[in-house]
Amino acid sequence: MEDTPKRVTRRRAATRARLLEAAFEVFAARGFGRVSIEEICEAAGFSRGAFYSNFATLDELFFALYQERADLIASQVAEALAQDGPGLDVPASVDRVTEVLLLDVDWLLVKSDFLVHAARDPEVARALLEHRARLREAIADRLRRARGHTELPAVLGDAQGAAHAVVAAYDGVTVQLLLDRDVEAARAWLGRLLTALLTDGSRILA
Amino acid sequence: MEDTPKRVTRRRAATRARLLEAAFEVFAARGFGRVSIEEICEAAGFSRGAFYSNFATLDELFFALYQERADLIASQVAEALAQDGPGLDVPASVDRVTEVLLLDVDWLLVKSDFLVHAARDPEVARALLEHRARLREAIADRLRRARGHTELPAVLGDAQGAAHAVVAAYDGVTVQLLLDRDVEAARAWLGRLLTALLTDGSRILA
DNA sequence: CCCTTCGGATACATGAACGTATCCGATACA
DNA sequence: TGTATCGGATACGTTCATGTATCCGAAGGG
Repeated sequence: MEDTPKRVTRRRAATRARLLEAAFEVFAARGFGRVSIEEICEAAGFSRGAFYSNFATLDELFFALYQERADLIASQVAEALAQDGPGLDVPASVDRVTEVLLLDVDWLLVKSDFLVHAARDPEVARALLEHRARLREAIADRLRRARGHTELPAVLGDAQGAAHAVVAAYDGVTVQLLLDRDVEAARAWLGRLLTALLTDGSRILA
Repeated sequence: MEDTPKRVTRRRAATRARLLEAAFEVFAARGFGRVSIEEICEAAGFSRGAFYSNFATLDELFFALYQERADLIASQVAEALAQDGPGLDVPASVDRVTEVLLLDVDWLLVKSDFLVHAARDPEVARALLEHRARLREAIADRLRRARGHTELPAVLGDAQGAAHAVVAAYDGVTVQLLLDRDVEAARAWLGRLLTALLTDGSRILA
């Protein structure tokens, strides 16, 4: 079905990368809905021919862009979680993860665009859901690893449930951050929310 | 600066309303970014002339639409919160509010579009922030009224802080709902999150 | 060193959306 | 009932993005 002509791959990979990078900037600045193909090509220093040689449609580029960055973030989170021992030091872990997740407002902007895009395209939604599931699983693993050292509130159920709550808190804080652009406040809030969720309210921060 | 010719107001109000209603449906179905003015007019059964007679731009219509619906929701939430006595019955309150907030997926879709729109337009962002502040204040009032009957976890600070957390939880659950479209699951999750946040984890659901 | 193949540029045709300017019917008021 | 004004429809010109078809230069193989 698909012929894979794998010659001359160097130049091609470079322009593809430049296109993706330029697309990220343009999407972040103007929003997916308002961006034209030409605009991206211009920002990347290419003509539209280059675009159509690498992508069939703007949606396809957007999808590729999201996957690239999302995988990057996911691995960074996993790394941040793996960084301390079996005992879960909640404040420290939260700080490190928060640092990764709320580092780049531009990424949050693009991610939100991708969300509303996915909300109307089942295929895209599936991909996003899978990605979120992977992230939740990483968090749940970490929480499970901490069992016995730290106990979770019962309301959330198992580690899987707690991970779900963590992601929800992250998403919730993101919304406010997109509006007020106050990264520090968002970090603080996410920290407070996560400690409230992951620890026994009566026991922490006496 | 502005002349306000207030004659013949009946027909005008009706077409404006029909335009807004049609816009809501079209926005929900296709997303703000993909919608043309003509599309809305078609759905409303009007020509573009009618649109330009009532709104200067699509952004203006979107803004009006959001305000209309958001005010409606806000009053419904306030009503749901006022419904029980001074003692805060967390599960019952949460159920009622949840019912209102997670009733209409279409509204959540439109709201998300508006969010990413606002995230890039400071003017719009201000309006949205004010609206969120009003909603938070209503919740905080309710929580304060319950002081002495139910105590809040200390991590979140005062009632204002707790209200902030409630909104964050709502936003977080919304994101997942937009992807999996499972309203019941979302309601259940929001309930669990809110009870986890608003009550002492060790004390509830023994 | 040629020459085949590939990648990106250029040129072109098409269609869609926009905003305006003008027209006609309807409505409110005398 | 007449009439002035208002609201929405129609018609028009223009801009802009898209996708394709073709061309040229450059990289890589023999």
